[in-house]
Amino acid sequence: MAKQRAYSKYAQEAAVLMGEQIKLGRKRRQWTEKNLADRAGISRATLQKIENGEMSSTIGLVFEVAALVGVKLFESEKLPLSKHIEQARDKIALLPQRIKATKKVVHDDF
Amino acid sequence: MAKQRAYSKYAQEAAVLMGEQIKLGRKRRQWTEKNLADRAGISRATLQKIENGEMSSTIGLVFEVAALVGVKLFESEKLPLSKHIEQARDKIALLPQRIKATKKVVHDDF
DNA sequence: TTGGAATGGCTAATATTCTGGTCATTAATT
DNA sequence: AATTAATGACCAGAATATTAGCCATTCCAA
Repeated sequence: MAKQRAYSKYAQEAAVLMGEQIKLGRKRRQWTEKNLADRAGISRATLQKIENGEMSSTIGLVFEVAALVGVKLFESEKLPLSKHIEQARDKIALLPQRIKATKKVVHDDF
Repeated sequence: MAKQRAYSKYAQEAAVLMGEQIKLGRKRRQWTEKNLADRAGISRATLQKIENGEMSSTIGLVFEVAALVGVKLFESEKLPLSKHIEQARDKIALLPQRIKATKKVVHDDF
């Protein structure tokens, strides 16, 4: 019995795309499912779910496998991920730390 | 007791970055944690884990929340995700369907 | 300054995933 | 064509995530 949760089309497509990219990366490296699963320290069944774009896999395993086959997360070719994290944190720091149910209309045009 | 799994630095940073982007997107929209959690149909505790970049969250929930706050997955601004999926599948179709332990050296320079 | 809401962190109970195994089918190599 | 490994799919048990609730703390708004 599969989970009865509703996912947006966008989120689902993103998961499918992630799976395809991983499968593509694996095949380019001529790795079998078992081979990649062993490298990632996961079972072959789990890898299959990931490559099939199932929403139930944990993000840690998905990202780990993606990293192993060279899928670029966030397309960050120029900057290292850590720089992106810094930048995101800088932006967050500029915003109020807590959101209170506001009465005033706020113009949020970034 | 936290899970005893080893993750690559790259995968961990990607998860953290994803969490930061979500938190940033949420704050820009002036949504509280509870507000976003309700929209996504998840608990506030889970949302906190996602925003903290914990590797244990399910990719379905992470992508769903990301979509809700407008985080661009795969930076696909030009092409829709579905087009990317097609392209990935086309590339996979060109490769052999199964990988057998090969004797010959293959030049795989894409 | 103060009241109240948002956040951070914890717990036990429940729900779900991950694993390791098996089996059938298919494709690559000889 | 035959052989054999890779893939696809399923299962029960073990491991883990998710939830709902609670409390303490912090910060925004009045």
